[in-house]
Amino acid sequence: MSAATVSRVLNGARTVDPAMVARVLTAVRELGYRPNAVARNLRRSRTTLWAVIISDIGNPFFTATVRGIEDVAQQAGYSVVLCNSDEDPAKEETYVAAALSEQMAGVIIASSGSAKAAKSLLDSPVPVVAIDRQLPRGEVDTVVVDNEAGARTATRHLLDAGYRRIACVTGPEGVSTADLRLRGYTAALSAQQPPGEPLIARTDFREQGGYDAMASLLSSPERPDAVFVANNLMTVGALRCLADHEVRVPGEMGVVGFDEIPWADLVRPSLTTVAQPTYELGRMAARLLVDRIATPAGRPATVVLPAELRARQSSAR
Amino acid sequence: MSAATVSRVLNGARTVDPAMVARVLTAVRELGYRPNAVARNLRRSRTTLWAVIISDIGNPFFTATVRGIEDVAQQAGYSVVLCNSDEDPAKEETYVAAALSEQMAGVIIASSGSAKAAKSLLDSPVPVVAIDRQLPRGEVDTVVVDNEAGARTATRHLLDAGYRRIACVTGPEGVSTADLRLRGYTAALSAQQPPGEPLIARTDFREQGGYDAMASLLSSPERPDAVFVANNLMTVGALRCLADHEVRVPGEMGVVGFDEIPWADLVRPSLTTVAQPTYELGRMAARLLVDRIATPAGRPATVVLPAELRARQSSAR
DNA sequence: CAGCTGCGTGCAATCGATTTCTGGCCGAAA
DNA sequence: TTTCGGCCAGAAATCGATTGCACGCAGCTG
Repeated sequence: MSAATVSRVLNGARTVDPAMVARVLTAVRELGYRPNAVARNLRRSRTTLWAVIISDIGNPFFTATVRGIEDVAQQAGYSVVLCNSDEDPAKEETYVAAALSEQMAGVIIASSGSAKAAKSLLDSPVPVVAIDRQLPRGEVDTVVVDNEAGARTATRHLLDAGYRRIACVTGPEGVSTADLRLRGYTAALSAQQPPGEPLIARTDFREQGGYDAMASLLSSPERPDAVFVANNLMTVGALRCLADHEVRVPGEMGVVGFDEIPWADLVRPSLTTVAQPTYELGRMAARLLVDRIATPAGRPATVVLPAELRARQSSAR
Repeated sequence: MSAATVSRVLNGARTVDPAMVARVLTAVRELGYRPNAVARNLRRSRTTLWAVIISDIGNPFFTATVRGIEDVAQQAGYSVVLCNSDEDPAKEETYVAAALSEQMAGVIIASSGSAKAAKSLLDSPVPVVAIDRQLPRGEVDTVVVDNEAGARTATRHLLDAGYRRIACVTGPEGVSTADLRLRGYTAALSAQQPPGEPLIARTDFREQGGYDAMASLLSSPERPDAVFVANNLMTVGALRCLADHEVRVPGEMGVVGFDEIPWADLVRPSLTTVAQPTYELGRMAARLLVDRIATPAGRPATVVLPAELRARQSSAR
């Protein structure tokens, strides 16, 4: 029989004789035949793969988000391939280029800030959803949490607890989460009477960065009595630094971290965090992508999810 | 000019006139031309993608391993796409099928135990490396740690610390890491004079499983005074259970967990673990895969890396 | 019984890049 | 001047599956 018939059987065309269908299926089973997806993709000029490009695979925030994406993707018939840019714009560009060359059906990206990668995506026809962070100059579907409000709440919480000299450790300039969380922090300070004076340390979004930033805050002339750390990995670094310097938390230093940490309630003192609805964020992003694939045109949506303060011991003076 | 010429330029053939090369390159830049990798892969019948199939993306062990894989892959000119089976054999089978259909250049897999997925891989010509866990009935390159020795050391460490009634929480039967770690535990017990009596709880390799297993151990008539937990996520669950039941660690219950945890030294009491060389494990697996792609035939290698006890407070009576 | 409809199958074009083959042109050697 | 290589560019085949089109056959209608 012809390849055409086999193809029709395997793709569920109903114009095939049932006897023929049976013959094809047994032959497929016996031969262990597996259609070549590369050829299929070429002919159909579409694929069933999504590229999910995240900036740190070691960050529980992203892994939880990916779970949400995966669950929706599976249901919609897509497979998710995960790409870890490790906050490295060059790696991000490599992965974006691969995703475009491979004609992926869609891309979900937490940008590490590469304008070049963003431009490639925007210039291409591939549907894109940005998560966690705004895509540089990108008019695309976006799912983020309300970073500014979350940071404001966290900072106000420290003020309410009686801390007076509150520092902020945040991420790289130009990364939207870093900038917005900083803005929320400063907003909370200046809402005070009298306005609090900001004390800011910028670093990368990684553990070592948090450690170093905390160390420099500790040795600064205006040593703070509390710190708001704008991401979970930096918070771990800060905590480690405080432990190394034998600074008592929360007695000598109140701590609130952005992003929930799976073991926040297991450490002593337990850690106050600003929790994000990670799984829901992933689901939402995946749903937007499904919609965008169905309807390529149309105004991009931006979904803002709430962040929620989880007050624990590290911020209780 | 013809497509053939463009192809030659882009693939670095040296039989092209320099003037022509320049024309092609400027045209490529101006048009934003990007070769269709799907078509290229079809024609060449090979790709530059590796599928890395892991069983839990939320487990720091795997994410650290992936980092090692990625670094070697990038250097060798491959891109890594990560697939998360979430310990679900059905998902694993889906991803294996996708990897084979997509003609991936190689597969690195931490099996969740699906015999079907293993068979598909073994029947196919695609180069495979198993990590962390043996592939069911699979004669393939494998990188593991010395699970039995690690478990034996951990158990002996508890015995040496003076604990007398030591339980083991391990993973599903048939998953090699679960079985070997259990074997190391029983070996250490029976090496005692008089031999210790094993007390075993089997569950899945997840946090909730660890919690439940610990809870049942606590209420057992032969309540243990120490526990060896065979994986990091289950250890977290066990710790949470102990905290909920207000069991003092290490006073009332000594704890050692297999797998390092990034914050093992931040919790109080800090956690004794059996650390694995995760990054190195990933690098090794990737190197084996590169070799296997170059030399498809030949006897599969098995690399066993050492695990190392990190004694901290949770096991100090 | 001619003609029409519809079903099931095969033929052949197609996707876009790579690669082998072919041929034109030029220079060098006889 | 002729012939032979060598070099370079284009023509065409190729990868494997999908899909529009055509054809043959059966059943039905007028």
